Amino acid sequence: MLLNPPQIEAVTAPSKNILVIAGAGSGKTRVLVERMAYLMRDHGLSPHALLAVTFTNKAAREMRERLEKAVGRSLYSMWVGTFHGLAHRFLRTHWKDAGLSEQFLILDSDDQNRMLKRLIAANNLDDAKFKPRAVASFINGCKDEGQRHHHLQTGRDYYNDTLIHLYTAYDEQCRAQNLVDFGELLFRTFETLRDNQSLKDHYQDRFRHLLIDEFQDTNTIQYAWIRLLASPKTAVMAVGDDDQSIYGWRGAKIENIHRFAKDFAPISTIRLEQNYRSTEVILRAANAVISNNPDRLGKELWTERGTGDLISLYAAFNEQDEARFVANRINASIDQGRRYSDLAILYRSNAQSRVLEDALLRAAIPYRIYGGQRFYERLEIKNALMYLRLIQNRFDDTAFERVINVPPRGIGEKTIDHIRTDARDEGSGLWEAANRLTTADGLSSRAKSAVASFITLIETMDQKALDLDLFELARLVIDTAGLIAHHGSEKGERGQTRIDNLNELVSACRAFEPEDDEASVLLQFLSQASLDAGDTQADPDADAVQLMTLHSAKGLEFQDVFLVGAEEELFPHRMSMDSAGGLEEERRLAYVGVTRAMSHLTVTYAESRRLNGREHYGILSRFIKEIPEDCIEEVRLESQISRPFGASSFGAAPAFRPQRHPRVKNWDDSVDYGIGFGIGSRVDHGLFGEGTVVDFEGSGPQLKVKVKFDDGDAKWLVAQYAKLVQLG
DNA sequence: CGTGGTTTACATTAG
DNA sequence: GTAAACCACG
Repeated sequence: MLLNPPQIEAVTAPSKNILVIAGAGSGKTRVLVERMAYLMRDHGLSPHALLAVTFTNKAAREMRERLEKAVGRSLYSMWVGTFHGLAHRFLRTHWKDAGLSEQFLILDSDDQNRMLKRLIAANNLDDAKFKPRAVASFINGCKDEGQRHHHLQTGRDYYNDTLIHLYTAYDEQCRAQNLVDFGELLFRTFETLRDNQSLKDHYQDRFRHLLIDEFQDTNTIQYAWIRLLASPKTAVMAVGDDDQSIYGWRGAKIENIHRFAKDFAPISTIRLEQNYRSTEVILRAANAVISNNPDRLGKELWTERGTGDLISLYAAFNEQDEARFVANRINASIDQGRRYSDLAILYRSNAQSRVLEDALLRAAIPYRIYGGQRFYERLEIKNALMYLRLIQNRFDDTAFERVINVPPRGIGEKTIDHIRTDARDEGSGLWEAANRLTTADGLSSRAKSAVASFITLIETMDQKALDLDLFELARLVIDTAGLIAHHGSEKGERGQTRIDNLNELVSACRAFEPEDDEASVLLQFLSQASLDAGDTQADPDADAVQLMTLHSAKGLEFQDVFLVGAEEELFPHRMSMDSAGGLEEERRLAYVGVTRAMSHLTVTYAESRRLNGREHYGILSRFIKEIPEDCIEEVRLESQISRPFGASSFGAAPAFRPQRHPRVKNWDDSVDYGIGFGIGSRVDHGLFGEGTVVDFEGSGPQLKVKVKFDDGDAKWLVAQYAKLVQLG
């Protein structure tokens, strides 16, 4: 396909700073790739002179692959990757300048929480008042904003001072244990570049072009990082879409788009508004939803692809029904010639995937899940990795605590406490303390010998490691440490799954290709395991339905998309409602979701859903209500009959999902009728008392509701007259 | 004192 | 539904 005029303008623009405002599906990845290929081909620039950065591993991989295809050669050493990936690469190379140990390892959020938990306990703080997660988010927030503990103002209040104290202590621990968390990767890279003139000169000189994808998702430190790398001679191309900013919770600042125009002046702005992906119906829906957000840069997508199918809306009884419906629809699509890989199921939170998986499994539909419980974060994998970490780095207390008694080897809480206390008293790491205690007094002889044999186990494996390939070492660890036996003995299918995963880990080690021939392969593998979700594990090319969160779907496209769980409280998510701008961000997420679909979008929601172990009664997401009604048709599963959405008499009748008014804004007029009544709703009737809705039929004035009252009587009531009041 | 079974609190989104 | 916390037992 040929490029359109604004795309050509972006690709061949002169070497200066450019802001590309690119709507969903407007071919922005293509523009970035073509631009880089153009610079290499037509301007003879070396791949070394370019730096391209994105946010997700998947996007980075895709960009690299497309670029390699475009220029017809491997771009092995080119700086294309995620911010975290590139920062990591920088720190591995310049560890000395960054004040790190060569052996540093990455602390993921799980490890971070554990470390903070220990720290909170060690400081005799109440972990109900100082929740590890909250402290972690404070620390990460500071790092995102580029603030060290000494930048922070103390003396305001106890809570704040304690957080700052914990931040200080935490960074101290990280330093002592050669660990670097995700936020630190970015922050430390920034500081190292900032404070080291010759390094800065080197990189400013090297990179003639910086290309930043998803610019709207950059946070303060990432933005500062880009500014440092850009010299007056550097050309920066920032590509973004303010409507797709969905990482505010991670410190992303949409304002960076505005700041760019100022800080990198003079710039030229190019807008890409022609959408090549979706049908008119889908775009109209997306435009309508996003138009409810204030303060947009403003952008209307258009397409030449034609009207297209209506958006299907299915009101499921519960989440199982929702999953069955999706599975059914997938089979229908396949019958009509779609490939599985043309289809995607998108959801707001990872927890929703389980039920879907279940239904797909039952329907024998191949699928692939992205994200969620990451491979490298699974319990058994993490255990194995922690052994490897301890072999690599004896100072890693997180790893030490994790594996010292897994599998159980007679080292209980008391003994570990002993080691902890000794370590604190001597100001050493746990490993050294354990060594000391095997020869000192204080431990029972039983505990002593258990600790001694653990130390021997690690030392022996480390010695053998010298002559082993990575995968052989992994094999050795899971066998000799007894992980296979330990996890295998778990009851049910779980044991077998865990063994399978451990074997999978060995395969992953075997397949691992180190980037750097000089550095330790184990070190490189462990770093990769922290940075990469490991979701490339199973055959990425297999023809399978793609399951992922809305967040990880950004940048991707599919023929048919199923957007499931379109319910208030779930999407928009309840947790995001109380933060400033949270709802707007959720709406952008809805915009992202809708615009993933090329041909057909199916939206489903469940009237009843088990969430966090509790039954919830869902009402249709406001975002779906914001879609013009002539873009939607309501469908039912059994007969595959579809009806215009507004005229439906199926499913929840008007009292349950109030009738639509021609104008979207009027939707809420029906509120007093009780949005959210549904089967299972608790209601109060003036005469009969309280009860539960169990059935209904008819619509409009004819709507009848069957209520099972608490005294045991069930009655059919005409909703119009019954004056039911919803409870709870 | 350590282990294993049982109860209970807790649950977005990503690198 | 999961993993940490809890408790009774050996």
